[in-house]
Amino acid sequence: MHSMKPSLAMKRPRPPSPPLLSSASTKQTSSTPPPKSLHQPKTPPLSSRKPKLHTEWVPLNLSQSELSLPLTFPTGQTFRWRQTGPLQFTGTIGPHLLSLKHLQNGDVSYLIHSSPSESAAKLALLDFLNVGISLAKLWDAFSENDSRFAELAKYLKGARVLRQDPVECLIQFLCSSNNNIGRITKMVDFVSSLGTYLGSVGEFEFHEFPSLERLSVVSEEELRRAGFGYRAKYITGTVDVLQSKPDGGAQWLLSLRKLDLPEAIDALCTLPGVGPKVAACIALFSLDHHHAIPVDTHVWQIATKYLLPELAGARLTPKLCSRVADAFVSKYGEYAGWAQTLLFIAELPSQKALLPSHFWDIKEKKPAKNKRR
DNA sequence: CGGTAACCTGGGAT
DNA sequence: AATCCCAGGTTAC
Repeated sequence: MHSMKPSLAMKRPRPPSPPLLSSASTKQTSSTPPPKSLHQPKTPPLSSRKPKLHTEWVPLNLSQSELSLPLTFPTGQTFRWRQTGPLQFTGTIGPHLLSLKHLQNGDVSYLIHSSPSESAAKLALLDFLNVGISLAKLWDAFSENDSRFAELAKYLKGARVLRQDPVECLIQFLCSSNNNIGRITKMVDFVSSLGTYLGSVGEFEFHEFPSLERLSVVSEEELRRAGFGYRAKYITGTVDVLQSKPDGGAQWLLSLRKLDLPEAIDALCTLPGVGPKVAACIALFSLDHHHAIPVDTHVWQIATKYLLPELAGARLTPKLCSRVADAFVSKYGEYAGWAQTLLFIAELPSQKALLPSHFWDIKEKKPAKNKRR
């Protein structure tokens, strides 16, 4: 009674042709052209289709020291934005598709490519950028207690913490566990492609992040086939739990903004695939918990080098994890997560290469990674 | 309760 | 070329 060839069955609701993670594992039935479709006139309808939209750059009242796009978008807070120009990044905020770029003087301006409402887009953008928080003031305070921070801050101005949508943030970081940036980005891209198509900029297509309802139609097996590995069940499991919340999962997540950090973390950790680190990412990057500290291997390195030298050489266990977080909070205070963000970025190989050598040649620790049984 | 092995996958190092 | 190791961890013993 059941078809033995599921790949030939054609009853799919109509998944908007998700991009493939691995080129090898997926074969479309036959006649479908594999990857890119060059014959879809979706590239630049901006002027012809939407004459009402003012597709022009609008300055934001934000200097480079308040927002550096290269230090904010491609540094691991979000995997959804793409670089579409030398100093330009493009992504979506809710139903709005827009680009940000630095002007000659470093100031940031934005361009709305597609949006149901320009005024709503601007409000969403300001909210997303956390513009109410002065980075310069925070960093002055951090610098007073930490000369190394002060020095790094000179070179890495404008590394800002975004205020993302919690569902979007959660799903992204579910993909991040024990994974690398490149593959995380591909996974997030796959999930994103389930959302409404909003437009293309350069070579990239952009979709609104799919609702929980849309996400709930994806099976664990589909995700596995798409290359998610064991994270497939994290996604489906978490979506299921969220869907079971009385007021809806999105609302439930938003309500965590009103809780204290420990309670928010505990709540997040009830979701499958969410542990302390992912929970802290969600708390910091989407739930206004500015002193949440995502303790990953990088932060662990930082902490053992500069904050808790007595722990050098130890393994990163959950308990030590919270101890690291506490150390950051005692040192940097209420906005410790924002300090951690800068220190984390300074550890990224891409940024490290740009810093004067005296920052990182302090003493290359001998790996000593003998995890022999 | 605190400490360790699996867990998917792909790219880079050995 | 075959393995090993690792990547912004979490879960199950």
